[in-house]
Amino acid sequence: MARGKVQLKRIENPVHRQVTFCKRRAGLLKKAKELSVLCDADVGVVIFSSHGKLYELTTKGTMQGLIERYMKSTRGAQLDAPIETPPLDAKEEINMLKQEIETLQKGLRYMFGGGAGTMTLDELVVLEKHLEIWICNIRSTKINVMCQEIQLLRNKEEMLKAANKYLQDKVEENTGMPDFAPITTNFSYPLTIQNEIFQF
Amino acid sequence: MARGKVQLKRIENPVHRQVTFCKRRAGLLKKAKELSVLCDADVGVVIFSSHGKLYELTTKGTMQGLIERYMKSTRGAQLDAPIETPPLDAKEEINMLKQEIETLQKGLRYMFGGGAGTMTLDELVVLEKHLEIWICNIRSTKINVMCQEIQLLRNKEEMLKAANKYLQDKVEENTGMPDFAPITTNFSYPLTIQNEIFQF
DNA sequence: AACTATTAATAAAG
DNA sequence: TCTTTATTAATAGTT
Repeated sequence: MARGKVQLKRIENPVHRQVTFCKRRAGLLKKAKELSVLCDADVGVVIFSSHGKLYELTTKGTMQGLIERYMKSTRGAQLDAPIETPPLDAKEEINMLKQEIETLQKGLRYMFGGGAGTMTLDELVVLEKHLEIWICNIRSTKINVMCQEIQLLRNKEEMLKAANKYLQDKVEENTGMPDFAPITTNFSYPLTIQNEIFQF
Repeated sequence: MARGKVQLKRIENPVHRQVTFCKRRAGLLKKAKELSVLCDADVGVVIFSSHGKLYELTTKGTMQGLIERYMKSTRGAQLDAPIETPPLDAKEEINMLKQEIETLQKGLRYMFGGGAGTMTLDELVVLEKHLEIWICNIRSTKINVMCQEIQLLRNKEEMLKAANKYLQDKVEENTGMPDFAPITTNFSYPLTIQNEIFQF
C-alpha cells in the first residue's frame, strides 16, 4: 500500500520482515477492533510471530471465553473431540440466566408499549414516564406496607401493655402491695411517628 | 476509508451495519492472510457476528491446533495466578442473577396485578432501586439519541442553506439584480442549544 | 521512530 | 449482493 506494490510472498530480508510484521500486526488488531465496534461482533485474533512470540486480541471478554464459545459453535462438526471444560456448566447457566433477564426486560418493555432493542426517542420518553409512574406506585405501596407494619406493632404494644397490666394486678393481689418497679411501655419515644403523616 | 470519515462506534442502521460487516470481515481475513504470508507468522481469527454466526480463519493447520498452541503459550502466565477460583465466582454470579430475575418477575407480577401487595418491603426497596438505575440508563440513552438527532438536523440545515445560497445566486444571475426578499434560515432561534452542552 | 508517496480498503451510491 | 467511484486509511520505502 505504499511506495510500490507488494508481492504476496514471504519477505526474505529479516529486518524488513520484522518491521513489516510490527506494522501490519498493529494494523490487523486495529481492524479487528474496528470491525467489532462498528458491527457489534465479537472478534478474537491470535498471532504467533515466526519466532513463536504470541500476540493476541479479544474484543469482548477473555480469549478463554471466546475459545469456549468457539468450541460450542463447532461442537456439531467435531463429534470426535471430547473436550468438555469443567467450568462450562456454570458459564452456561450464567448465560441462560442472563438470557432470562433479557427476556424479562424485553417483556417489560413490550408491556409499556415500547418496541424491542433499538428504541426511538419517543419510545424512550414513554418508557421513562412509565417507570417513573411505576416507582411512584412502588413508593406508595412501600409506605402502605410500612403503615401496616407500624399499625401491627402498635397493636402488639397495646396487647403487651394489657398483659403487663394484668400481670401487675395479679402481683399486687398476691403480695397485697404494689410492686414498686412496674414494667411499662409508656415511655415517650422521641422518634415515634404520628399516624397522620402516612395518611394520604 | 471512503466517501466520508467513519465514526468509531456501532453503526445503528442494521442494513448498513450488515454490509459493513461483510466488507470489513473480508478485509480483516485478507489482512490476516497477508500478515501470515509476508512475515511468516501463524494467525488465527475468530469472528462472531452480532447474530452469533461464526467466521474463522487459520493460516496454518486447524483452529484446534492453534488453540492448543495458544493454551501452551499462555499456560506459563497462568501458573502464578491461582486460577481465579472459577467455581466460586460463577456461583456468586449465578446467585446474583437469580436474585435479579426474582426481582424482575415480582416486578412484572406487581405491574400486572395493578400493584397488588404481594411484595415485601425489602423487595419493594430493591425493585425501586432497580427501576431507578433503569431510568438513569434510559435518560443516558435518550440524551445520546437526542444528540444524534440534533446533529442530523444541523447537517440538514447546512445542506438547505447551501442549496438556498446556490438558488439565490442563480436568481441573481438571471435577473441581474438581487432578490429583495431572500429566503434564509439564519434566524436567531431563541431555543437553539449550543453544541458544547452535549459534548461529554 | 517519523515522514510521505503510493497503494489498498472501503463508504456511499447505483 | 456485485460494481463503481470518491475518499480515507494503511503502509513500503526512505530518512
